[in-house]
Amino acid sequence: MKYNTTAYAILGILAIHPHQSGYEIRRTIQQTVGFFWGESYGQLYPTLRRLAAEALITEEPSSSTGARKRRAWSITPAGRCLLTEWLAQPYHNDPPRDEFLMKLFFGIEAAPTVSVAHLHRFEQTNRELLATLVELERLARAHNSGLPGFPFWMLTLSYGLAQIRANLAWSKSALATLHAINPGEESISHSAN
Amino acid sequence: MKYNTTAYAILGILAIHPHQSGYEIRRTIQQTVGFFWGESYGQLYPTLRRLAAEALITEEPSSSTGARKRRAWSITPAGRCLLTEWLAQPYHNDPPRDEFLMKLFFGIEAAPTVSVAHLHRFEQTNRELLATLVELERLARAHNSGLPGFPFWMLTLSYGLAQIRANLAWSKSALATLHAINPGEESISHSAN
DNA sequence: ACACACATGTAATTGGTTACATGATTTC
DNA sequence: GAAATCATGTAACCAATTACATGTGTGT
Repeated sequence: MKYNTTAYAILGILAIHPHQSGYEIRRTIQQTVGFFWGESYGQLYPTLRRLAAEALITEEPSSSTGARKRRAWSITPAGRCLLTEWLAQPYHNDPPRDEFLMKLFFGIEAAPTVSVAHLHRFEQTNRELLATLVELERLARAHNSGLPGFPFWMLTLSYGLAQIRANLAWSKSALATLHAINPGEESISHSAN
Repeated sequence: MKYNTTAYAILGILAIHPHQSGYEIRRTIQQTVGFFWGESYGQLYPTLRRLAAEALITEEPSSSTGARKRRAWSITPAGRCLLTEWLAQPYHNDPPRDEFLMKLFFGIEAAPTVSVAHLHRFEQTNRELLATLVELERLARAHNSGLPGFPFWMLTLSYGLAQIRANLAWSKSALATLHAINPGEESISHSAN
């Protein structure tokens, strides 16, 4: 059997926090690893079914009934075993495709304001993400600092923070460079982006 | 008509360096924007055909004949116009899925050496990439510094260098953290990864 | 003659998003 | 009883990779 990464994401999330519904799993993913991982329902629910069919997760008994009732899941020993196995395999990231950098690379083919607008949006996005991660760190320290996984969570968080700070420092200098190339355009729209 | 990003990548590459074959376009992409963009033949050749059918690129006449002869392409005015239009649109990056960070996040579920091994590989990959980008910068400064797109190319390059340096600084401290949590395991295999 | 780099292309598969359809529960 | 949020699921679509099949030109 071969599983996609979504399967392991589900197993991992249920390993550190069991008894969650598909909806909750997705929200947990967004709130904890959302800055480097995303899942859609279209991927999540079918994978959940498959994991259940292979007894890697089990459905918890529920009081309510009905077609669209909440269904809570937990990881089984077999699921935990598979997760551990997967973790030990070398990671594999597919080659990045960064449209922002692509548009910047071809910047000379566009009007001078275009690249500046992209950079402003990049800067803004990173500022917002920085605030999110700082808040996430505060919450994690307050509520999860005793849990065994905590040091690893902090590692990914500090990675995110380091990236964002590098991004912000770079975008500042990049904007300065563009301004030097094309002076006197400072009052141009942020609204284009 | 809607085009995928591959189409714009091709248009952009042909805009700055015309008269290239599919094979050459791919190699150019690898050598210039390879650290943030990749293209496979399975995507490249069909897109090339489509762009030609819509007169956004044209085939240059060729001396040789045969089933597998070299076919060189150049961008048309219509293609350049479309590229410029696309550049002005807000960029869109789909949510990242970083398996390395995912495995690190779930690190507590694995043997202590596992995360250390992942980090070593991460460090090694980044060291190699750093060397590649430093060399790329040297070559670009030597051969392309007079070209109009040069400042934009340097912008993406300095982005890449900033990322890599942040990665290396972070991975060093991350390894120190893991070592503090789990001392006395320093002689463990790199070979696991 | 052989190897290697150059070169074109397709078929099968996968991994994933988006949009849609629907229902349950809570809160005002 | 309306609105918001919680909740499950499917169908259509798409972008992209991988593996494969094949051929050409150059240098040793």
